[in-house]
Amino acid sequence: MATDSYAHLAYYERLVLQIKTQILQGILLPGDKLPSVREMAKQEQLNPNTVAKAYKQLDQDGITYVEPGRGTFIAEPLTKVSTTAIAAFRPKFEAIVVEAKSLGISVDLLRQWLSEAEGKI
Amino acid sequence: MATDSYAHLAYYERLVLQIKTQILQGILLPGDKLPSVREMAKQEQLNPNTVAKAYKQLDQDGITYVEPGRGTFIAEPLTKVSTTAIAAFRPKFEAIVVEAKSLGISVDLLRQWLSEAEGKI
DNA sequence: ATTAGTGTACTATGTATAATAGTACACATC
DNA sequence: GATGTGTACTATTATACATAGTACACTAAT
Repeated sequence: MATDSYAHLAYYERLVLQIKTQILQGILLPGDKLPSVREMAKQEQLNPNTVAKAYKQLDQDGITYVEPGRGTFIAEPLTKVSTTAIAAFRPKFEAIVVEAKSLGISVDLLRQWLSEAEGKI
Repeated sequence: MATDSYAHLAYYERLVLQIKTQILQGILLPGDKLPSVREMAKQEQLNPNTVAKAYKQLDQDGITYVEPGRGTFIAEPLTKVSTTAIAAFRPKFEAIVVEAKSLGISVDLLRQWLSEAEGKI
């Protein structure tokens, strides 16, 4: 796996995050083919079932699409945002902010991180 | 438990977050005594062991302190921020940003949420 | 001294999830 | 037909969560 900064995540979640990041960074483009489940398993030193779980979630999230017998490909970016997805996501974000503040991290520093992240993705 | 917006968290983690939030909001002040493990368990409809786990984490995080035989009390706010804590926290924050962008949520909206959260805590 | 109320530690059980291993199948391509 | 796809199973191991119950050292009040 790429980094060990995400030890708090399960293997399949790290892989999902890694692929989502590469899409946002333009490394992976719509139509690009992902390595097969078995190939990715070799690359990332994971069990094929673990990779399959990651691919399944990417497919369910609309990040990728599957052409049966051919492989998994990067989908076009989402155009309209799901309001229910936003509503479900916001509490997660607010919880992170509370965690940060409890650690003594200022909101201004979070704003700075946000801008820096914006440059990367 | 207060809200069900945090279904993604374990019971003990929700309780930790709830107490941290109340501290940030000034509802709980340094020196205030938390309900006993058994009392809190009744209030929140939890097993005393689950509450004890939450109290243990709060103590380890320096959020509270224990006076043996007397109870658990809110500690003074952290003055100096642990650099290691920041280093460990940042990947979490960046992962959340990636998740948001993948859902189609703009960084500007995250900035807005940040400012709104700043008003609450 | 006794009693009651603290946090804490321990064992145990049931449930759920994560990650592994192995097998099998329908599909598309060559 | 052979190969490479994703997918669906079963099974095992390990870990985490939440529960239940018991016990102990400590403090405070009676």
